[in-house]
Amino acid sequence: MRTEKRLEKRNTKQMILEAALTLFSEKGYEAVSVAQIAQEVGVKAPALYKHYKNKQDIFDAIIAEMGRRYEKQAALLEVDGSQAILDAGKYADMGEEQLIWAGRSLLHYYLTDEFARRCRRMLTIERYRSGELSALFEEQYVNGPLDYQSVIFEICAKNGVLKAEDPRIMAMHFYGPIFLLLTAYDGHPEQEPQAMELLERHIRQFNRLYRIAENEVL
Amino acid sequence: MRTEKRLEKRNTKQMILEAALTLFSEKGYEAVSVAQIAQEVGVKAPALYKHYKNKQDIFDAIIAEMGRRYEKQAALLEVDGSQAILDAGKYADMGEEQLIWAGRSLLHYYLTDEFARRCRRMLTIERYRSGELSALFEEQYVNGPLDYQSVIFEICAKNGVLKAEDPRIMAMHFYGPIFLLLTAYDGHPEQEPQAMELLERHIRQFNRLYRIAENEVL
DNA sequence: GTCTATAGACGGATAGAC
DNA sequence: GTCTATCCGTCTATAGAC
Repeated sequence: MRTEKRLEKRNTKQMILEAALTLFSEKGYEAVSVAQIAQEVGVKAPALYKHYKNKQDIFDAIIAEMGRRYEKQAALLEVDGSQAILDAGKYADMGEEQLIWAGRSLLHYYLTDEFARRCRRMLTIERYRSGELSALFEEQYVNGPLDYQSVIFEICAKNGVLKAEDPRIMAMHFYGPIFLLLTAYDGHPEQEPQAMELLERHIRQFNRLYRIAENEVL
Repeated sequence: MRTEKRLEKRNTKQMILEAALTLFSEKGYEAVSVAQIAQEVGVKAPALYKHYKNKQDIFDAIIAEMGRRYEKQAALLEVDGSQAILDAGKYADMGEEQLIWAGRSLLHYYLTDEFARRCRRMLTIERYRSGELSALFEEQYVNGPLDYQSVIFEICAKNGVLKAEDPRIMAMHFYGPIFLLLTAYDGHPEQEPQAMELLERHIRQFNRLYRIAENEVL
């Protein structure tokens, strides 16, 4: 009985959060009224105040939830993805297909995971409204990915798998087009196949440019 | 006297437009009240309604002005930039320095021209609110640049100046990092030198990757 | 063209019954 | 926990004096 209560509470609270995120990501925080959020959930506006202190509190809860999910996702990537490759010392084996796989899962995650997609849109819209949000946006969608990929590419360059070019710029060459695709196809989820095709062409070309040719090997 | 009247009228009208753009680009359309706009101009709110039908009308006027300035800028670029190179048949001479110049002026324009910068921010914020705005954003900041650069790179490839890779992907490799820099340094105009340095490193590396080495020439 | 005054609508948030 | 009723502030926009 105590468990039931807790679950129901969390469900309503969670429904409010998700409805708010959906609306915020489409219209922006200011353009959404608490009455609209309530309507999506199927309750009246005053009911929301039993779950959240005020409108801003809902927004803050979204940001907090975003942080939690991001950490989960990062943990997953480190287990299944490059961290595993790292631990196994398999950099030399990181071929074109792995690169494509990495880019594909990144793009797919942000284009199809509804929570992630809406968070990205909401942050894109709201980031100029506070220094904190601005920093969060940059960390999540610009510097975070660039820092991470720089490390990977630096190792690849040292191991002679990729050309010994500036790893930071390599990361920009790899992630810049992905970020551009994300921005372009964000509003057109039905065109994901086209985005994926461009992504694959991008990565194959990136690979041709940076991969050390066989006759170039020391 | 008739001229004076016209000029004053235009100045006030223009001041309203610029104040509104500044506020919209920082807080978003919904978060800005007509009273705030009026205060920036130094008048009371009702005065605005002698110049614009309503709040939305101010927004529309900004979009229209944006279109006008964009056409001017495009015309300038076609005269000074690649169109000239095109007409003169000088593709083969388009060296690294010209590439850097092109990227630099693009980034500098969007980071320092206050009107352009604010328009870009405003469209970034407001683009999800209507299909029209969404299309405008994509045309201006994604597909427009990509289409243009694809043409340039296709010609460079055909003339044997650059490698015969997919020109659309080349454009993504060239513009993607620039778009990323624009996004990252947009909120930090004081860090423009750092952005410019990254831009230059990006373009030099792009050039090393795509330029056909002398021993590779047919 | 700008002002004051104000209409009219709406938004966030609270009180208190159930 | 959700409801109805309501307070209070703010917003867009208009009317009418100057």
